[in-house]
Amino acid sequence: MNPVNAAASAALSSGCTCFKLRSLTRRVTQLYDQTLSPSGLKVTQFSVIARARRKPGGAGPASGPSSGPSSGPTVSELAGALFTDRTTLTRNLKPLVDAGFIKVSSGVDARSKAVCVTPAGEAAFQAARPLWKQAQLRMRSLAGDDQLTALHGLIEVILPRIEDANEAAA
Amino acid sequence: MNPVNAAASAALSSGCTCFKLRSLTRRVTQLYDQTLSPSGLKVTQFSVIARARRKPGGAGPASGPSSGPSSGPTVSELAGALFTDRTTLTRNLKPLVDAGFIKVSSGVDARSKAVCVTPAGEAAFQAARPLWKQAQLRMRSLAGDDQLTALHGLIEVILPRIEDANEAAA
DNA sequence: ATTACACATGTGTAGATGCAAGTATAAGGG
DNA sequence: CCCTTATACTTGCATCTACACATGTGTAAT
Repeated sequence: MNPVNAAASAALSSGCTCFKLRSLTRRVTQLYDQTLSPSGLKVTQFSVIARARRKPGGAGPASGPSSGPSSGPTVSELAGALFTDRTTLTRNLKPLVDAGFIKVSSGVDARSKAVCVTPAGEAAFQAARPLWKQAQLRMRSLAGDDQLTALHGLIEVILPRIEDANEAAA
Repeated sequence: MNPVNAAASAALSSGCTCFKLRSLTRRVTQLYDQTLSPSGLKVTQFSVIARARRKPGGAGPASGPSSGPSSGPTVSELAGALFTDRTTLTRNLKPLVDAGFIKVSSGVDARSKAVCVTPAGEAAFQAARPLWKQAQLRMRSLAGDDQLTALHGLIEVILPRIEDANEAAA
């Protein structure tokens, strides 16, 4: 085996990137879910509400019954912001709607639907937020300041490239 | 706000580590699954077979109830090696058993069971391996050599710490 | 032998994930 | 007005994930 092949083998022998990422993500998710458990929200649900909150509307005071509370993001917009498949978000919304934390109403366009956080959802989010911060701090103390920062940086760089690659393939 | 609090806020404002990790992992998993699709294996299944192929005892510490000479690892051993919940592995084995790629037989101890890769499973693995290498190379070219190496290094460091934390909590 | 505890695994329930296919609506061309 | 195409969302299917609980088994103390 020549040096070039040896180097390539060494690089690959470092293990499956996908497996390692999945392993770490499972454990980290466990950590967050366990910390969030008193709030009744899982980290996935927390992320959905957190993102849906950012678009206005939701729990706003009655500003006119004319067009209804149509100011949340659409399902597709929200899915894009969460880097999830549209159909996955549809499923993930169901337990939140059942719990009364999210309301899905018809948008201006009869095709699209607006995702709004209800007052109960906002309350659940506020209750979960300190727990989430606690999980963030726990994660930071376990990983170490520099390493966590480095991890965030790597994700910020790599994720868009995978996104672009998937777009190009589609 | 004093400088310390400002720094802490800035650190936290960088976003939810769990969310970012999950986002990246979803996309990377998609990349691997799509590349592996001609083989009929998903990356999770590929990982299960790849690990079960390594016959028991040899590499691992002699601590666990290492099963018989010719059989595979036990369900718990395999779950530990894969960083998955034991019950999750039970579910994940089912489609592989149904496909004839894995055989679960009784171990020496009537309690434990041995997970073995069948000849069909070995064939499927061999068919998938070049596709997996292709996905690895694609991943490396997208992330960049140095960044992928850095990512692997971070995971190697952080994952054990989360593991230890979970052990200590249990 | 009985009891008690530790160990190995499976099941019920519930959620997360995404591909293929289906339904409904909007927009544009004839 | 009808037809075609693009858009937005949902459903069927399969898999992945894990906590709480249940079952069966080995081992040691009484």
